[in-house]
Amino acid sequence: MIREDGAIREDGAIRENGAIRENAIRTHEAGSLRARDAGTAVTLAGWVARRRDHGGVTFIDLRDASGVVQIVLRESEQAHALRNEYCVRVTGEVGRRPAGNENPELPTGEVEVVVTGLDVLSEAEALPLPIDDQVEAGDDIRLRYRYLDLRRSGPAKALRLRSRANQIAREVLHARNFNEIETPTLTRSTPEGARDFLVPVRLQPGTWYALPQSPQLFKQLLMVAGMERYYQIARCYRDEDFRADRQPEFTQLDIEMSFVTQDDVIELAEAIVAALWGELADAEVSLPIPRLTWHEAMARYGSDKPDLRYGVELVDLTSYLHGTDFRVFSAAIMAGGYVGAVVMPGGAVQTRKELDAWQEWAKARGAKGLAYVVLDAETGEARGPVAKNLSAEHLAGLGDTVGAKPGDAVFFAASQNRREAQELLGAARIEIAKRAGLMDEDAWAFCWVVDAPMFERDTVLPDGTGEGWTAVHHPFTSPTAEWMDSFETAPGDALAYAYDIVCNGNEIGGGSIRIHRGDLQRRVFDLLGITPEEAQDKFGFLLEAFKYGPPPHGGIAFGWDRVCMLLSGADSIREVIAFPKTRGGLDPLTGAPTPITPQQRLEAGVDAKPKAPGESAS
RNA sequence: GGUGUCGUAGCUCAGUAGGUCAGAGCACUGCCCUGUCAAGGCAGAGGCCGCGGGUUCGAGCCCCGCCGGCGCCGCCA
Repeated sequence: MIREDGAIREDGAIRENGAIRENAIRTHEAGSLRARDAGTAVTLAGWVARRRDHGGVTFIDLRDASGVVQIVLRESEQAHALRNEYCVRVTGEVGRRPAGNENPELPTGEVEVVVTGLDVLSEAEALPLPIDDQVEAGDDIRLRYRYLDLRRSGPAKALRLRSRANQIAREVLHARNFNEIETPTLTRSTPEGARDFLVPVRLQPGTWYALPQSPQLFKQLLMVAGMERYYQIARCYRDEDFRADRQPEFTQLDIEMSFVTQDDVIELAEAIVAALWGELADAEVSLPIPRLTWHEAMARYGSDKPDLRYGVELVDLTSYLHGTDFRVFSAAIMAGGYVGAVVMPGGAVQTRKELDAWQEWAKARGAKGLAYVVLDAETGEARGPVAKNLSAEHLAGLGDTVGAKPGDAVFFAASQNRREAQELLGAARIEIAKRAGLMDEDAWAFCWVVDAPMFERDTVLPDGTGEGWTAVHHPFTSPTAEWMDSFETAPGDALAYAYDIVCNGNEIGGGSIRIHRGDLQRRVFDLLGITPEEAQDKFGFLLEAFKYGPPPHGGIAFGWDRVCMLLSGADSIREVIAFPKTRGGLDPLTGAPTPITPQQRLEAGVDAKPKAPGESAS
């Protein structure tokens, strides 16, 4: 159990019978001391968190991993020489503080240690960043001196929480007979669709390892191997641009099971989520977590990872506005597209400038604009540039149809590409919630998004069509039972046994039931335009494995950094990574990445030409 | 690749529409101080105002380019 004060942990120097190990550096942890310890002789070790030097008496806040305790030095020459973050060892006696001097802010506030001996274990230079929970330093300086940043209680707490999260997940999984199995990080490209990080291979000049984007193929091989229940806290690598919730190397809680259906995987995932949030967020997750289909999520929220902490659902107006003269809408409707709306409660009070800002906001997202109508707070009359383009009939029923009241604003999106318009409204929905303050910051809203499409167009033309198809999840994802025999007839409509778990608008995990039959896999490859030769070249080893009695299997992977970020209340996964990288892919601490020497370049074989396939590799 | 925003002392920041504008708090150095808890007081040191160019009589402030941090779009489950 994580505690604010970390008080209940026993120091390693103390044996079970209470005896102190000989030569121990310390006898107690600073944050563990309480009134009951008054009169006890203790030796502590830690850092000078703060000093208050009154001349004849000096107070030091001594900090170790367990917390802080006040130590008192009287008539001490040494005391005046102490500086922040000196590492010290003190011997003394725990005493109750004089009446009236207790500090109720501190768990150790009833006591103090009156020092009889002080050793400076090591000194500290003037600090490049203050070890102070009140002062928030810039990201670059924090990362450059991450080891000092982590001395602060907030950042330290985030890493300790992550450690406990790992432990909780392992407890749930081991209770269910899962095996923790490691897989290679020097391997070949996996079919996740991102760019690979590549590693030159000295022993085979001109050839390269790829760092895994996930252990996907290996975990499926482990199912063929009969392990049946696998998990791993796995480092994954994807060479794409950074975000607040994306780093080039990140961690998944990766899980795969044999002889299971989608419901089995979901049940397990829910058990893990409930255990994590129950302990670390003090939140009871009511199970089962609600499910909505991918199409439902898009229709109601304009997102495949909807934030359900607030309403503000989209309304499909395609049929309501059928026959409109307004070109922007009619063009979309005639082309078989979509017109929809989302309501901003109280949005009518926005100034012209604020409403114009929405246009800029929409353009920044690649849209042409964001049509709107405001309903007068007094009369309910529809106003705004779009209003005069709509018929009196359409305007009259608009409020009721979209669920808007006088004083609200209604935003519209229209496109012949349904998904594009829905996504614009979905983004507007999030922005509305932010600007209107509709988000309950303390709420946890989970949902599953199931029945995802199997395929999407690889190149999307303005009308939503395209040339070929690409797998939405990955090419080993099974179609649902209904589409098993027919996905080729309407690839754009085919659904997959693919599921994502979403928390407050963050995708925290996703998985699928895999294809385990060679014939079905062949048909999927055919549709994706992957020739037998290509398949053999890229994942021949998997297909070969599937010749030998592969079990039905499926799994899920949690974005572990995101899970820990949410649990710790952070707004970036950097907060739950010990040594994260900056947006530019640099590590300000080590200075990585660095150029290599000509010698390294030569040895690594970076410029070597690979041997032709026929030649011997050795 | 696109875009927004930030960059002033070791740290956090203030510097009003170009004209005593090189400033504050903390940290640092020295001194004083026996009950503080973000201790207090006195004194001091510390800055190519991110870099380069331009406009101007004059630029921390305006313009252009570059570099770096962060956010977003693209990309990426």
